[in-house]
Amino acid sequence: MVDKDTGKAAEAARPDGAKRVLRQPSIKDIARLAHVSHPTVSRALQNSPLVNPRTAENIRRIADQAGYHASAVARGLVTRRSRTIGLVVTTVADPFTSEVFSGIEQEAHDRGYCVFLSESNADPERERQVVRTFAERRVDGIIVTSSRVGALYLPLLSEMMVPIVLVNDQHPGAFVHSVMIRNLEGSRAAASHLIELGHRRIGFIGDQIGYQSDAERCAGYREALEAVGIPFIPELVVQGDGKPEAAMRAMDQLLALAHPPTAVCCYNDMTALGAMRSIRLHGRRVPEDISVVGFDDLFFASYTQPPLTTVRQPMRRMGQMAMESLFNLMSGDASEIRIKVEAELIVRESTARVKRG
Amino acid sequence: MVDKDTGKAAEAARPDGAKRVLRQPSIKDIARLAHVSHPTVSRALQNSPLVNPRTAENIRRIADQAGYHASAVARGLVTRRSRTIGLVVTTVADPFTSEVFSGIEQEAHDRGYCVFLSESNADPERERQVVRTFAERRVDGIIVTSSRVGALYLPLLSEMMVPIVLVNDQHPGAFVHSVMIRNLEGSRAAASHLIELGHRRIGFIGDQIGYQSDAERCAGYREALEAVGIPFIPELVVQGDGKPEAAMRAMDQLLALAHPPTAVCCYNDMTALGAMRSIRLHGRRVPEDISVVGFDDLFFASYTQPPLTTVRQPMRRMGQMAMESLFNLMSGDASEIRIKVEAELIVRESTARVKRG
DNA sequence: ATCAATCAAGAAAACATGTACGAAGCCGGC
DNA sequence: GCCGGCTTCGTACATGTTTTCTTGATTGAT
Repeated sequence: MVDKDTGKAAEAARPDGAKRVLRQPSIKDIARLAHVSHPTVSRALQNSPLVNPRTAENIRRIADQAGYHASAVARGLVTRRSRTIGLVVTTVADPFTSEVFSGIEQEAHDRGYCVFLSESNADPERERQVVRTFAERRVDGIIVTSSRVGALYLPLLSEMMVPIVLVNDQHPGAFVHSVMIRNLEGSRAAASHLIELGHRRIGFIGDQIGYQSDAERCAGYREALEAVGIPFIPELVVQGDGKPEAAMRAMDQLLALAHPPTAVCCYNDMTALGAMRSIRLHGRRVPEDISVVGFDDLFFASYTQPPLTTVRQPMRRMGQMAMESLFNLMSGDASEIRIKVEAELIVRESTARVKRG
Repeated sequence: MVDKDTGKAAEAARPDGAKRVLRQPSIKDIARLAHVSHPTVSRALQNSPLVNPRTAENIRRIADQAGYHASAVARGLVTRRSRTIGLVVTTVADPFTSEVFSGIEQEAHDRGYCVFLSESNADPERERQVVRTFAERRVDGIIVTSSRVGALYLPLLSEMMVPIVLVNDQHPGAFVHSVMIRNLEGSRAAASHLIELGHRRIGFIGDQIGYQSDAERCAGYREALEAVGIPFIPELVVQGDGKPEAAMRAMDQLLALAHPPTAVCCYNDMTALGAMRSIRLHGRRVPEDISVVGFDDLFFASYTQPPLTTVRQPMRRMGQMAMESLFNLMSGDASEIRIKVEAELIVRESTARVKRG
């Protein structure tokens, strides 16, 4: 009788019949193999005290040996939690987002969460699609970096009933939960640094117009100038798009001026990369002829020639903070989260005293 | 009577009672609202011809207005497909993986798939964990980049019964499905380029020992030397770890030799970044004193000073190919996939004729 | 020896969806 | 008028878990 039972059970768990040739073992298969009911298997696998230690151990052994992995999708259906979060970024090609992701993923993994990553490519329509698929997949929470359509998330929030936190939101701060870098202070520190080095004619290469962080960083630059009475000259601020290519053209513009700047504040390090290349292509040197300062402190900032003076964002840490905040929100904490993180000026060798006073 | 019905249905869909305060509407809620059964709603939403166009339209309108999103988790339970794939990378901090991911995600998104991204940090134990959680979440397929534990996936493959494709696998090619760059040919082209420029004493800065692509790239370098009768000198090959920091130390080593090389082949662009910095720190110039060539052609390669000569990997494309291959496998195609993609030498300005020939 | 109490495990329901099957209703043909 | 077929929809079941409720068995106390 025992032989017959085990025989039947084994066949049921790994049926060799033509009917259902491939299927991962289910909890019922394990139950049959262990001669118990499937709720008992469930309890045994989550170390419930409601099951005899000996049978529990036996069940665990059998499950392990059968290569059983409890289905998170079935579990999610009943528990109403997927232990999954969604992250939407404009593009992961920018090292900034990579770093933020890395912080998020580490924190999520440590707590047994998995993260969906999707790119929006700065296309609002696609961003909408992505969030919709996240909604269908019943993610427990959402993090969005550098979104331009922050406003989109207000109605979605109530409709999906899922917490959302924004990192460096580009939408004029209507949204509730966010972790943001202190753009203004950081940028002001960068410009002040240039001023201390004797520069009076300082350019600014921004991001596309309308972005929140572009506006704030430009405001910081402007505040620094005004603090020491240097007039703000509109033609010294030009637009890029946060990438080196456009930054080159922007810098070309500045260099074509009758009186080009002796220093430039760049929206970010990618922009600085393009600016420095443009400067060299025009036969000028960094920092001897023109000083350059970036923003972000990406990994390559120490390895450019010359190494880049920049404003550091603790990107990994910001990702972690966003994830921690999301965990708080997911566990029912209703308080508003608006974290502002300090930016730190890192002086390297792309900035120097202005040439002739 | 009609009033009563709609009243009841509305209350059921958005219950204001204290009992179940927050819950996304289910298909049954929509069914009640539309005065049909829930299978009819299901059919209407997937445009089944089995439902009257007028009722279908009505159902879609009601569902839309109720903010209904069909639960992918419940659907996944019955269809046995999650429309989800898992990607495990060592780290997303390396721009190489970012680009590969981008290609994968685009392709996946276009077909309605979502992708889980997890970092292994080159820790085999963590890689195991990640794959285990992917198994629990019932992903339809898995892609792994630069895995060092390729062998791990053979038993897992049969256990999970899910297709797996490896990108640039670091394990001596035991695994079935893969897309790989032609390391040997690419590296040989790089070294040959240096030889054509008159270099005879050429160094090689590799990755950690034991990596497949390190071995292959080193072999390519060696083949190029031997093809023209240049003796292979062991002390000219040193180890890095694929990152700039270690590459600096490796380059320091080469520069400390009695006869330092006049050119170096680097395992990848990140390594080249460190090598170039080391060279400058030693008061030498690139390429006047020492030529440098990288591998990958990351975004910053055009923006280093001087712009980096390197071997291009079509990273985005490789990601797309991996995803396409995975789709083929998931749709039941059993044929073995072993794609080798061509590497292309990109000559920029970090390489020049040797000084005194 | 009987009863309450404790422990272990099973039965059933619930989660939200897809699908096979069958049953109305309606039409045309005989 | 009855039958067969088509359209349209509802009923019933399946998917793999967790959880609540219940039951059976064992123990200890009186």
